Amino acid sequence: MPVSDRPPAAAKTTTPRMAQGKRLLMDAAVRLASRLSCAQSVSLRELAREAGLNHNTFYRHFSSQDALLEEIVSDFGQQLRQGLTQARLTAPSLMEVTPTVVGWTLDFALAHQDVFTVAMRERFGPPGPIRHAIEAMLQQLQDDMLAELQARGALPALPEATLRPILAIIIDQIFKMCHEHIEAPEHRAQRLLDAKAMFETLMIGAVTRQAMSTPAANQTDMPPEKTQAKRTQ
Amino acid sequence: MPVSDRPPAAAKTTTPRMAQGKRLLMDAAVRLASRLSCAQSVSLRELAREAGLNHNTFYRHFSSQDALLEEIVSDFGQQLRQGLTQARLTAPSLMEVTPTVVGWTLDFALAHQDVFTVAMRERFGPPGPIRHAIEAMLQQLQDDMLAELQARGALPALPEATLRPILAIIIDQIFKMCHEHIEAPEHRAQRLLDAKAMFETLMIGAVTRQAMSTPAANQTDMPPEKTQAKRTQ
DNA sequence: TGTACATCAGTGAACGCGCGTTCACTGATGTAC
DNA sequence: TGTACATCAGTGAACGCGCGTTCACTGATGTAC
Repeated sequence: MPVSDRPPAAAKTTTPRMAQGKRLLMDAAVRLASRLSCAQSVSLRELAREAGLNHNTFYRHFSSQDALLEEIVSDFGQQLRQGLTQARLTAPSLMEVTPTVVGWTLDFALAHQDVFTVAMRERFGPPGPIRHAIEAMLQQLQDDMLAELQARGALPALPEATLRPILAIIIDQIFKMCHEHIEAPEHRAQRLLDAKAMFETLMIGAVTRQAMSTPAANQTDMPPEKTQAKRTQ
Repeated sequence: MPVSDRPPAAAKTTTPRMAQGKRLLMDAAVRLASRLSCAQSVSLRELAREAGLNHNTFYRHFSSQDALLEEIVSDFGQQLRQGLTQARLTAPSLMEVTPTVVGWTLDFALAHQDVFTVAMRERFGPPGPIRHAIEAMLQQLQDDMLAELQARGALPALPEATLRPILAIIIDQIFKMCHEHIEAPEHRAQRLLDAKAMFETLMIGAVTRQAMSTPAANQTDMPPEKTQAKRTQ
């Protein structure tokens, strides 16, 4: 018995008029996968049951489980990127960029626990389309972060080759923090402080380390030969 | 047809005289799980087939899949801890501690690809005995690292509460590096440099950040009231 | 040293069940004229 | 505006298969006396 209510004008995603069943299947997949050990072990029958559909409807919308998961990840990535860009812009002052952005991220993770959990797990899964989609998303997050924080003047003047590995660490750690936050959301304030400390430690460390290796252009007037000795090993 | 060769006097693990079939099952499980999306999706029949045993032999040695995985993780953790402790002691000089330890870890990861891969995946799996075993192992690694690096004088004089989050980041990143190394082992030298840069950035950052927040005891003679302003936000 | 017995590792048949996938079908929606 | 037809979302029966688990069994190893 096909249901004939029109789907709401704008669904959760940007895709125009996504079929109702498709949306139901994607949501059900995320819900189930977050409870299981991995997304691939959700059975098609179980999925259809969770979505309230016939077990064959899956084949109408997806060619494989991987295709389903890929679409879930790309949807999730779009929302995350947009939200982060917005959060970076709305931070009232430079000092509040980190708390604002991390705060928004923690809240977003809590509001989208299931898909966050799934993404966290699949990230280290076997190489394939899903892992690739997650890695592409993380790379985009890093690109956005670099460009937008630089635009706000929130990053020290360091070469991109120095900044990128640091941003990668920050992204990794914030994701891990989100994962912990989902399981224990009562320490939100402490997490914001921890994130700020991590951000500062890395940035101050990178700036100081650069100053130590090329001090000629900076505050000291030690001859460069002497200070270069510090760089050995 | 029971095989009657005696098992080698000392098996891969410390457990005295582990039954041959048990060893075969544990090795097979690691091999299979590393190929699949997650350890839990290895079927008992598949496992027995891979181990070359009857599908019922599993029940002779393990009460559940979780029990099997727990034993695998604890075995792995023991080897990793011992090797790391050894590597820290054998580093010829202070400057070479990081390259020695990270180098040993990368080689170990490569030599134990499968179990490394499985541990990496299960770490963010659903809460339960396996994840707990992995978290306990990581905590022990952090404890060892703190105690042994401090004993060698390889850490700056910072409070434990400052050092521990930094060690956690380093452990996370080295694990991630091992994961990448398994898939692209040709960049070993670069990885050692990257690890050293990360270690230095974090340590220098932590020391500098502390110096900035409590400068009274240090090089400047600014009145503390003034410098404390730097700590706000 | 020999014997009797318990324990242990491994075997093979049998069971009922949920699974993925196929097929032919229904009814609603969209489009060409 | 109406009609005819194609496309699309969803249905339900049927299939063969691999699965986890149980059971009663075999033969080797270890131990008490």
